[in-house]
Amino acid sequence: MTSSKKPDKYYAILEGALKVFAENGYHKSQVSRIAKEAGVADGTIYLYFKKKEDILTSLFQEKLGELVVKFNEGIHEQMTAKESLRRVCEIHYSELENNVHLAYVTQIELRQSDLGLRKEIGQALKRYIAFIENILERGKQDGSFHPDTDVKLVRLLIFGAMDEVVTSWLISGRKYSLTEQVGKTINFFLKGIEA
Amino acid sequence: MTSSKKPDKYYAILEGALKVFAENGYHKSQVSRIAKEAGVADGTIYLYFKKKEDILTSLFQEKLGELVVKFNEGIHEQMTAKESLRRVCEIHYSELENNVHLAYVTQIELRQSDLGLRKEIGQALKRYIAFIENILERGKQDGSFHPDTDVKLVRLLIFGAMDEVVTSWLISGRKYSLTEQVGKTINFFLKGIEA
Amino acid sequence: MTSSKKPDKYYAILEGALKVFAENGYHKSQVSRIAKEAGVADGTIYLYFKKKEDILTSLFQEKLGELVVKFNEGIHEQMTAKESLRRVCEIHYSELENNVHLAYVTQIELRQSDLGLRKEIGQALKRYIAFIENILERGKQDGSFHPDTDVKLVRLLIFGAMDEVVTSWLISGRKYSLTEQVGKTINFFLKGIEA
Amino acid sequence: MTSSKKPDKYYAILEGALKVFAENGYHKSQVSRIAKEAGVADGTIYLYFKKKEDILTSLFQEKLGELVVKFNEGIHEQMTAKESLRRVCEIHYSELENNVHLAYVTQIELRQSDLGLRKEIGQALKRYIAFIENILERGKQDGSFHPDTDVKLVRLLIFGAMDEVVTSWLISGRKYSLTEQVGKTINFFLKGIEA
DNA sequence: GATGAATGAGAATTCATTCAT
DNA sequence: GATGAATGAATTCTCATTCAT
Repeated sequence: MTSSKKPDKYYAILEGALKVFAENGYHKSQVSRIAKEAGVADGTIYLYFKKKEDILTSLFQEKLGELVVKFNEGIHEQMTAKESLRRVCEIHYSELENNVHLAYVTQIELRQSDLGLRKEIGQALKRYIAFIENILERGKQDGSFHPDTDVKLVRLLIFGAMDEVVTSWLISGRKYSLTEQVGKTINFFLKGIEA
Repeated sequence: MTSSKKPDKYYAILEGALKVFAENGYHKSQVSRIAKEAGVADGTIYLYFKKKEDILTSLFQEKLGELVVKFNEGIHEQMTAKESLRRVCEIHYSELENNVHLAYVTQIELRQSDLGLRKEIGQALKRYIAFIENILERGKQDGSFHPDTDVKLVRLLIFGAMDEVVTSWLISGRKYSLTEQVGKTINFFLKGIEA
Repeated sequence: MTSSKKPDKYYAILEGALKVFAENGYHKSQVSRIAKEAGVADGTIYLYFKKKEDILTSLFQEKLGELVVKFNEGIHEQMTAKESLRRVCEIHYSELENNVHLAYVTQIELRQSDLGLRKEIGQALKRYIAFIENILERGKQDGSFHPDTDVKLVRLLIFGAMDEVVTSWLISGRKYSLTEQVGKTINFFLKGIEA
Repeated sequence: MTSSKKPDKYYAILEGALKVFAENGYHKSQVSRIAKEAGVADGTIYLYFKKKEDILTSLFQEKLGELVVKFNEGIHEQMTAKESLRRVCEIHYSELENNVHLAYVTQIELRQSDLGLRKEIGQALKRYIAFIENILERGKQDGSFHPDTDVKLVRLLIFGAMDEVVTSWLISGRKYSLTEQVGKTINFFLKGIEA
């Protein structure tokens, strides 16, 4: 399923980087540390990536690509918009809960310093974003969501909300179950807090 | 109002740092650059801050402190919970819209790599967080919010949602008005998207 | 004429190196760049040369060897010493004028940093040097040159003088004809500047 | 006499560099080695020079500047052109004979790889060159040199000739006296080799 | 308190060379 | 012989921090 044309070492390096970045953060991760983790020589990294930063962006592209694949597999057009949204939240929470390294990197590094890098990563998020917008649009059409829902804004609100929940869970030291938050999260999205 | 006992240079350095961090991000900002911006010698910085990181955390503490002051000034117990929530969102959006440097730093750098730093910054956010939780609690008591609202979770959802809206606005290049998003944002929080 | 027993690739590599060295200088020329220019794999180079430095020294040996062949072809014992000297200068200037890559490499790289390398290259120059000394000696014998001419010193003076003219012509961007300088050069050698 | 406004460390670094470059050649000289030789920290070098290359070019500028000062001190307008030329050669040979490090660096490194660097260094030579041209011009005026002497070409021939003598003396291991070559060198310049 | 010159640890990246195929 | 992917030693330069003045 994954773009499997790349050589093994490419992926080995990305996996090494995922681990090292998660443990230390991008800036405190040395390339040589990643190389060791990947079981290759330092120089080998530069056969596959132009510069250190490229490792990070490639990592996001690959991993977010995999996430979109999961969404595609788990959500079908036959589902109602509400049900689809719940699945999105379920997959979002469970994937990150089951892949803590990825969670660290996306939550912490995705928010990394330079805006330039951030914009590039934003590109990788686009398909995810389109996915949510798609569901919202679908809900508006079939009447299950308010007709005056601002799709773009609500997509941000939903994404940001889930995002913060994951980050908070991480910072807390993952003391509770993330997937157990799905119900209340979706409830809030659907019903709001008004009594 | 703010802990105004600190000497002028302390604030001059923080203001310099705010500007420099906003322009380059924390990691790409040199201490000497901040010193120049603040009009002091490099070494002087170390009379007021133990290390570079301290500048960042102090900056958050000061700035978030100022934000809480604004909340305190703009929100009163007599207001309904709903109205209070709207004011929180208004202040949050307008303060950041009017202080772009601060917006950059909070949105981008608040998400700093190392978790250690992040936790420390989290402390500075606590009073803000308590503020929102307080409102939610108040709403539950007076019946305007669902009695089964999970205060802690919803506070995260709300905070994360607003946060993402601000970040998106920044990344977009601030092409639209942030404060104009208040209405729809609050509507979503209160009513959800269910028709 | 040339030691023509070497396989084609040997010469292909030398020609590639000549071009690459001329363009970038020895130190800034990568072996892989030479390989590409020669149309062989990086590793192949090491089948013909022990190390990068060997490419440079072999290049000099081959090219200076070719130059000596030209001298042998163009200068005959029947010529007077003066005429022979003029031919040396003619060949020296015209060969380098017609082979700019070679000119760059000899003028610039012949003056390579490490003395060790330089000495080795000096070996390759020996036959050229002997050629000039031979002419000077001949001139002394037949009375056309001062009997107290210090052959070794004058050979250096002549060689250095021509060398500097070529280098200067190169550095100037080859804006004028080098061969047109032959007359005045030889005049100076023969008559000096004294009125 | 030297541009004495630069701080001591600037000169200390240049002296260190002179020694290290002479011993190893530019490319094989590490910045840290120069720093140690100069008695400063590695980083200090970068307070005075932008990059490693700048050390080399500055070195030439300073040293050639000093040489020109010596010329100015040793040669006066009252001297005949011939006498002046002899003094140039004397100073050239004796200065380099007495400053072997400088000799190595000028003879070997002056001829360094990239043409760009070489051109820059050429600038530093300009005053020296002008000096020789000046003498030749003077000789033409007062009739002691041929009226049809091509000043620019002859200047190159003279400079190149002396240069080669020095280089050869260096490569030979300085087995003989350089200054003793002055007489024959000047003789050749003035009278040529024609009997 | 204030300065800013000096420090030196630290890290990304390059590239000559090797060697399994 | 030929390949070119892999290696890893080597080196410049940056910049947070110190400290003598």
